[in-house]
Amino acid sequence: MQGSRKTARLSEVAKLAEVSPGLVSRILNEDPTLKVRPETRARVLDAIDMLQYTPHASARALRNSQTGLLGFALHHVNDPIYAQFVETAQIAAAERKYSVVLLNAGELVGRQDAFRALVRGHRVDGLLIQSGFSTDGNGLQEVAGSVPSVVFNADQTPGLRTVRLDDTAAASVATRHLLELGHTQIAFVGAEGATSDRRVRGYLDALDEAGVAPIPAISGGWDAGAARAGIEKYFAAGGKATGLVVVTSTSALGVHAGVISAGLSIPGDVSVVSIHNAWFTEHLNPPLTVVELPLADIGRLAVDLLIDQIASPAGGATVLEEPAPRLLERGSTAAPGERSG
Amino acid sequence: MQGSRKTARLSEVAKLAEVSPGLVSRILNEDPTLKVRPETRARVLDAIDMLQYTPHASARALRNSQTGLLGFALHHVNDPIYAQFVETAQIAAAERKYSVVLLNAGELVGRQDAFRALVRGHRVDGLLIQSGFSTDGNGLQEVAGSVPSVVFNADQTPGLRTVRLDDTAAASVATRHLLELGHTQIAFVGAEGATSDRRVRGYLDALDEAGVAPIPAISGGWDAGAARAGIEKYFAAGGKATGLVVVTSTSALGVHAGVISAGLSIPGDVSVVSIHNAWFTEHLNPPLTVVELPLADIGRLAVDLLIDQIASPAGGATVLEEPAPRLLERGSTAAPGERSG
DNA sequence: CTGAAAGCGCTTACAG
DNA sequence: CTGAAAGCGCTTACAG
Repeated sequence: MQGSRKTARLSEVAKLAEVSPGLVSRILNEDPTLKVRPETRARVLDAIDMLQYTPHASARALRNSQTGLLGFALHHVNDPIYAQFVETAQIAAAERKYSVVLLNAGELVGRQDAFRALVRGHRVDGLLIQSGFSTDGNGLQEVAGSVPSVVFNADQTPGLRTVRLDDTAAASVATRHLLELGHTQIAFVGAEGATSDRRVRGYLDALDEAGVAPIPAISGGWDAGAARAGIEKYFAAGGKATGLVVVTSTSALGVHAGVISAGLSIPGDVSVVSIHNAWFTEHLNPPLTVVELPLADIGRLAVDLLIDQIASPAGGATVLEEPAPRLLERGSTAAPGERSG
Repeated sequence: MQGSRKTARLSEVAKLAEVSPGLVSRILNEDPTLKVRPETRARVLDAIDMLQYTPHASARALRNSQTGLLGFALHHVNDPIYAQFVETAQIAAAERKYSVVLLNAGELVGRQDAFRALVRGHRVDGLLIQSGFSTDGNGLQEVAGSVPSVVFNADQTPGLRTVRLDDTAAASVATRHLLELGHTQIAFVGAEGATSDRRVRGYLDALDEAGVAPIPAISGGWDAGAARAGIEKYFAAGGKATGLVVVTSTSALGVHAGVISAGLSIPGDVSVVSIHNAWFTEHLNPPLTVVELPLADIGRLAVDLLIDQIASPAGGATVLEEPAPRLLERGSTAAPGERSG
């Protein structure tokens, strides 16, 4: 709006301050070996201020071979659970002076050319890759191996830097809650991929510890619609579970709906507990009992680890165990004795 | 993994193909004025393939003063409604060879330095700014004025390129639905900002047309918690509405919970209809009647308009009226006669 | 039909 | 304590 005044270049700052461009650059970058007369420095700072000078990002990127860009490769931008993770990670990145580029995990792993343009074209300094779903596999290894990366939700893998939540412990907490209420017919409502597998393990561990036999898992999926269909089929086929541990709260909303549409009540006939607290869980009817995991913390942690990777790449696996999974007991779980049906 | 082989440069491709770097560049960029011998072109293409050459993004960006980056300034990355918008917009951008940088609208409009680094530093080619909330105002104008921008959800504003959905029509459809069911005590559950204001207008239009008097609006907010608190307060104070038009479905989930916790039933005592279809609405108990707006279409449209802005900036306002708002009638609305309380 | 050269805006050894 | 110069990897008039 201010006329057609273009943005200032470094050389114009130098001219205005009557110094060389190199000196301005060194002052801007706080070169520790530099000793300037305070008077000169003040003149340069004034000139920067006067011209509203801001370094040209592409020029810097070319010169430093660093873009200041972190790629986030997600399966769905709109996953209600990971939204919290993404938002925190974005903020953490901004604090560290990085910007975040939104990428499609599917496209990245599937399409050779998209991957090439991104990695070989030096578009980003590093990649935060969301894993743990069925659609992973093949490409992931290659992508993560050719640029500094952190793989979120993957099992420990040689050569990859992974980070994840304590899924096994979370599922155990959920399962123990149902056991303590007196349930003995407890089914796991699962999905595909490593993350679900880890949660199954936690469910089995807790049952084993209590000496209660597992019953066949119900196959759900990572979204409400798939989980609902799975549950409706299960009860239509005469399923006898009184307690359900659901792999994630998005699916639990579908389970919730499916139990009700099967003519059963929550928690009267069936108790439902799921993993992850999210904005909607407390507003359901009845409100959903969940096990909360530190999604915000791990968003920040993943970004920190990624920035470390950029400085010096290394393998390794981190499991965020603190704060521990926390049960938020709400209306969707109760003793099986209260069953009204 | 493939040893320490660095990515190839243009000059290496040229050397391998025994031509000049300029020629390789012209072939890569499909220079229309260029006539090469097919044989030479084939040699160059082979060399590109052999070296897996990909242009260096920063070098191109510096040379062309175009980053290929679009900034998306959102209020909340995790808004369940706009997630759909963001996902489609990201895909549309990728199809047009642009990448998307995730930005915080609050930070952008609030913090002077963040804005400067971004715009004056030539970090992005253009900005898609989410507006329509109470926290807008001041900074927005300045930001949108200094870089090619599209402002989503804003009212028509001189000098800004705006795009939005037909909020007024959507609210009218929702309100007419309740009128047709026979409701006469219909309240709007609103929030702050221009988007809510437009929906209020649609609600008032529909009532006016039917000759039904509006009743005082209920102040809710853009999230479930705030809306729930507003509703609980309303009914605790003896509110008499039998029909509620809720500004957005995220809030409607809170309204849903609030009506129930006030001891009323849906739709027996109170009918609830809201704006926007989202993943969770059909799984509520009872499922939520909503008016669907083309969120995916407008994500794509906004990106198209933004890319147009980059080519040649211009003001203007676009309202996406097609496909028209569509009522999805579900269990949360019924005739007031069915009231059981 | 193809090449040589300048330059996008920075940074950083190297001089002095 | 400060400056001159080269170079990051491209693209594009300008020659020939």
